Amino acid sequence: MNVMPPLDFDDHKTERPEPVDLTAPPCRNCDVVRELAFCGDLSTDEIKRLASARCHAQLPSNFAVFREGDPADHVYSISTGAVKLYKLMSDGRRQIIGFLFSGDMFGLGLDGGYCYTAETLIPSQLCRFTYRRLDSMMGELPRLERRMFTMTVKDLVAAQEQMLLLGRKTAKEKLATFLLKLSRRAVLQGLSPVSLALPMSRADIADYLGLTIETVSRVFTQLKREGIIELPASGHVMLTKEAGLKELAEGTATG
Amino acid sequence: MNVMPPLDFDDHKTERPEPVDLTAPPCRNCDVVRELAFCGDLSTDEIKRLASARCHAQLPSNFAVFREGDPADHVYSISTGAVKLYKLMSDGRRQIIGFLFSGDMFGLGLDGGYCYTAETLIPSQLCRFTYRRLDSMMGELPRLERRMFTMTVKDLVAAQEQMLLLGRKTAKEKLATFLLKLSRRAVLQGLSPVSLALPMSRADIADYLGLTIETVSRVFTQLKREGIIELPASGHVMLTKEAGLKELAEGTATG
DNA sequence: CGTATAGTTGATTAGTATCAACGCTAGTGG
DNA sequence: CCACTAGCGTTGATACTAATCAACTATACG
Repeated sequence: MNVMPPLDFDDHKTERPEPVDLTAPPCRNCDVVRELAFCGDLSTDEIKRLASARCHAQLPSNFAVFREGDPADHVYSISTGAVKLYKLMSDGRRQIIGFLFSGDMFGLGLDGGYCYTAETLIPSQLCRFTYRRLDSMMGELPRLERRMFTMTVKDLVAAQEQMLLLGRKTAKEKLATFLLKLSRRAVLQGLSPVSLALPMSRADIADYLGLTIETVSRVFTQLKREGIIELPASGHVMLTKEAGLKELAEGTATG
Repeated sequence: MNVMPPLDFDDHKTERPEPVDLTAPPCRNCDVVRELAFCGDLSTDEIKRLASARCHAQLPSNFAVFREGDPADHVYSISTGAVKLYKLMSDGRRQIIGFLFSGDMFGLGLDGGYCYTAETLIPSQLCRFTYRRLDSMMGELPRLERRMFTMTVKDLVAAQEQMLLLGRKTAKEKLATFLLKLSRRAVLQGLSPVSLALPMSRADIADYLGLTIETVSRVFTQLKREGIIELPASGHVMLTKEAGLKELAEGTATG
């Protein structure tokens, strides 16, 4: 866990006339990301206004963007990279709330501080807005607010799905569900649904699924033995029997 | 699980001039509920417009308002009563996503159907809006949209808190956290934080906390033996040592 | 008052955590 | 270029929490 000092977002530079190439995808993202991101269905003009309020930063791996309890003054969007969000208990137990990728937004919460820590998994380019400015812009750009609302509803639906996983699924079902979710996400990003990158460690996966490192490792090997996945290299999985994985995830597997 | 046919909301009657007493709290709720509900910070005029789109129904206990997968065409608000939301797996395993009370809203989801079943715990008066009308009204009443957005963010924060509970807390910590949450909610409603009504069954509590009925029962008796709670009658708890409960909930209890 | 349902308690089991050892991989420095 | 080290991941042995199975009790309802 890197506790690097500032490594500032280019906040201060927003006053200078920032070149905004409106023919290029906004937020320096590719089209796929724009499709997903919260600047998604805005008009060119609206994006121009939004762009004037944003600032970027290229952050290294394992960089804490903010911590649980920090004053919640910014909202973030991932241009490229991957981020994990987690909550800690006083004795160190950790629950990862979500893994986020290009186009995902984070940092919304109640007044009085972020309710989770956000940390990069890999070097990531983030884009951020002060909450104040975003708030006033939402008043002026209804489609922006609507978009953020819709994204929040999606997050909520995903969180409810995860509650079912955490409360009622077995270790094997949990891991199968997790891999399928990663696969679906990869498709959205235009990547292969079969050959997946796993930018997170076993410890991260364990803390996301409510398991221990050892159990995650054992289930990985079990799935490998059953020919459902392959582990070609560290940080990669291949889903060789997606159907089997789906049965496992839903708890309909025979045996 | 009552599968009563319609027991209609008064949808059809919305055309008749509905008497809207604007000096009285809207949605036939008390002030406390108005404070919490999503009509919360609207002006009198805005409430008038909103009221024209709503319809009510008084529903009995254990009534399924809608089921997971049903076309998601309405959004609901609880005037009085209590509702549980849950997801089912094909083999019957169930996860309760939330217990809702006066002022709470539910029914938002993705296109294509509700992602959970909603069922009353006790006789409840609900107030509902077609999604279509609410959607168009959000365009006209920015404060309505903002309010619903804010409530959704709160739901998301609560869901994240619940993930920590489901993934990382012990049975005792889970129950302690649950009781404290109920207590805080009671305070918001102007009720005692110590003497609580438990409108839900042990099975419901178990499915909310990711436990079995037996474990919930055992932990209740354990807490009773330790003098932390009392169980004066079925459907009621008294929190006799809130401090002890808080320590348990956070996992900071000694021993 | 009798029955059905909800809740409690006990005995045993199962799944996952914990503790421990070991292997692999990547980065470091000689 | 290769040995060394640190951290990550895997595997094994054992422990423990909560689930399961079963019996019993209390409560609500007709």
